[in-house]
Amino acid sequence: MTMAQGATADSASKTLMGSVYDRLRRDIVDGELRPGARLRFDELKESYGVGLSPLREALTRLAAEKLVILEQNRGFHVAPISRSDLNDLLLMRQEIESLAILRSIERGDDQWESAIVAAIHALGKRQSLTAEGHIDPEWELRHRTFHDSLVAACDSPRLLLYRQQLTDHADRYRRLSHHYVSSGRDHLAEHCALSDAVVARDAEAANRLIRQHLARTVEIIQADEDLQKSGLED
Amino acid sequence: MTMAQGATADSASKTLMGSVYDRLRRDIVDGELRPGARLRFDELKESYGVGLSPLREALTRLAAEKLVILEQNRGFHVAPISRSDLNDLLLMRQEIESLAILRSIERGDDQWESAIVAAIHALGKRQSLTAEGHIDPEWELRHRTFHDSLVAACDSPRLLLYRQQLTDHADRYRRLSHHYVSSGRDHLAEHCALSDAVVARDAEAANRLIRQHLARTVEIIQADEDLQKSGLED
DNA sequence: ATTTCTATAATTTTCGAAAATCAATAGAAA
DNA sequence: TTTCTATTGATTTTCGAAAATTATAGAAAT
Repeated sequence: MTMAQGATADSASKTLMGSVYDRLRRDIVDGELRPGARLRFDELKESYGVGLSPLREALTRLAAEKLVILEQNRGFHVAPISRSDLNDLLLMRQEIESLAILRSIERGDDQWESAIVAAIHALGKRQSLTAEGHIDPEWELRHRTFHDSLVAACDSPRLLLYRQQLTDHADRYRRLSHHYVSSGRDHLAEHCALSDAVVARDAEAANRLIRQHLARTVEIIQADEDLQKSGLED
Repeated sequence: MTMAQGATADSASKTLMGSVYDRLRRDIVDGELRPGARLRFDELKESYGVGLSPLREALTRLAAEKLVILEQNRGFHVAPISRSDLNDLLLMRQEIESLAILRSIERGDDQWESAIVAAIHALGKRQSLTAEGHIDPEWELRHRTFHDSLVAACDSPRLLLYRQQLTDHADRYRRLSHHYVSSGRDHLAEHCALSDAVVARDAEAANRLIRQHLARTVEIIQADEDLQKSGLED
């Protein structure tokens, strides 16, 4: 029994490649690993404490999701960020999210509705910023739970898979822009309006509101000059 | 210099994992590797003539695209097929293809139009079936080229990536259903109507026609009782 | 000074063996 | 006869070293 360095509790009873994939993904999405950064195996072996095989597999998987880039015999890099990529991401998110919500509206049952009402309620009970001005992790969790609840009835594995991948990319941009929450934006009002439209099965309004919601986040990120320093180009 | 068994000419100057990925993908999409088939490393090493590392990486990449399934410590399998999966695939294809075409209609220039006209012309010059009743590879190539030409101006890397992945899945179902071409269907008429609508920038008609086109293919596949034997369940 | 070539160093890619895990079977106990 | 446990066998997963490739630095030539 060599298996020991299980790091995060939940990585128990998982393959090494599985847990190193999770950790790499989180580090990239959290911005710990900077956009464009070179990923050398010697360093990765050091910092993640695993051998080549699970590392290469995890990176290959991340490359398929476009969170990292693989260049022939020249190694892996964290995917760069750019304005045009952010615009492309917004476009796809608007289409995929709205599609998932519209299908959920068509197919959702009472239990689906209840989960949304519960999620928006829980979200409203929590401030997005802590006393120190940082984003509250618990708020982030409830925020994700709320958005997930909206699409939970869409009944399409592929739609949910693509949505998940796009959300990862969006989260990365969002977290690279530190103060994305503190821009005087009324999150709760937006979320409530969205929740109301969905629960009322108002497809037209839900479609309009989710697209607006996603677009506003991107506007804030685009305006963040700090992000230039993270390597945002065209 | 150990590199030698480059199989298909184009795999030169490519990494081993890259070419074994290409070969595995083709074998799966072509139905050579049956749905649900177990992929044991001993056998794969034998038949593809490479070591474990490039094989595992290639399979990991294919797993991310859902062409193969990875189960913890229980190996890789070719992704199974099912009616519900085929329906899910159709749903996503209709959305993604129509979106790509509509964006191309908005953004395409004269050169884009010309390429479509050229592609539909080339497609019309070729019979889909050979004298022996098989699908003509040259027709398949022109068919793909035509459909690609329709979306060539959509200007969205993510949209094109997802479209490519969905097309791979669709091609697999289509090829598992041997006589998908020979069902008395008038391909050329459908393609011409689609081409005309797109070149005329008639978004409404193009949207309707592409969705119909995709749905008809699925109808034929669903009706193919041969496919039951390939493992099509719910 | 600039370029080109060669030798060296750094890094990725691949292989083969060791370790870990899962499936199957046989044997013991109920 | 059935159920449970231990052992064997088959297979995946992981490691560490070898091979191949790319990058770097210095020397020679223009």
